Amino acid sequence: MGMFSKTCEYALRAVFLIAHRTADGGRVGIKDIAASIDSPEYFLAKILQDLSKREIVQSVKGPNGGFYMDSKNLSRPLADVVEAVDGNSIFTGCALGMPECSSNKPCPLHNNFMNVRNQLQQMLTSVSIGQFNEELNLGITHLKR
Amino acid sequence: MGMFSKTCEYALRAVFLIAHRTADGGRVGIKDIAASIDSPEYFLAKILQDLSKREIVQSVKGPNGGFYMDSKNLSRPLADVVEAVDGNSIFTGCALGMPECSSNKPCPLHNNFMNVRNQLQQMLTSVSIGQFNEELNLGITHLKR
DNA sequence: ATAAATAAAGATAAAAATATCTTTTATTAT
DNA sequence: ATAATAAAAGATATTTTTATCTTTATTTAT
Ligand code: FES
Ligand code: FES
Repeated sequence: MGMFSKTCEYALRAVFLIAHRTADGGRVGIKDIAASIDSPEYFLAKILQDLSKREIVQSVKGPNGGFYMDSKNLSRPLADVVEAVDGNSIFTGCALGMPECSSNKPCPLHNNFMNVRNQLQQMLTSVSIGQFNEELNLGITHLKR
Repeated sequence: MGMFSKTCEYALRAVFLIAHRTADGGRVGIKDIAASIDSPEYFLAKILQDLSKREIVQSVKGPNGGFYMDSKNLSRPLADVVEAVDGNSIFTGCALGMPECSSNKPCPLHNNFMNVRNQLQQMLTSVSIGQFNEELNLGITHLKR
């Protein structure tokens, strides 16, 4: 596995796709999303169900329904998606999995790790979900092989 | 979960502990290690079995046997442990889990993520397993709550 | 009102990660 | 040689993650 869980990877890709596809006010359905990001449809449905409850994305049922994001959603930091799915242990947890990370009782890697962990958090909080739309429009960046 | 798998977290803690405890040429047994780093004994045994095969740690059976590390082991970069356990996807994989990470067909997060990923790799390759012994000796750093 | 479309919810399954127990092999001390 | 010790290897179990299928509820269009 990489830095994030598979669930979180799909969530991030889906969120980028929805942001990209519904910036004009439209909706995008689960089948379409799954195909566009190469993810298992039913599994992704569960993930989006959850993101919808957590108000990271929005949805409407019925004909012409689907998922979308309003401008408030688009301006959220990407860190919100990661935290919603994987929790905050990646931002606050000990590198060696000790019950908590604190400089009171640091593990050997504490100082070195804090740098990396903080840079990850800084990066994810400083970018918004929506800011990648333009490059997606231009075909510079991609969400599937 | 944090940045590494649970297996990897235990591996890292165990490796630090073995390095610390056997710098004088002794051995340390699995029960002792497990107790010292707060890990499930049998599970850790499997992990160390594997690290032993991969020559990250060394071991001898029988009375006064146990695990240890020679000076060559001690000078290995910590990245070797992570890679042995979790593979190299954390160093080379796409943030969004696309089949490969490449600047030819980058995902939206590629540039931002590369920074973080490279800093993690840089950090883990620039520190050696053994270099944390002194602080462990001094009781400045810890391997269990 | 009715039918069609679509996400939500619920139930189940498969795979992978984590954990435990038992048996075997190698080493050491006597 | 024998017995004791400790890791290696093998087998099994549990939990979590990932994945799929079915049913229900909501919305829209007719
Ligand atoms: S205590 Fe381990 S990273 Fe802070
Ligand atoms: S392609 Fe996604 S991080 Fe490089």
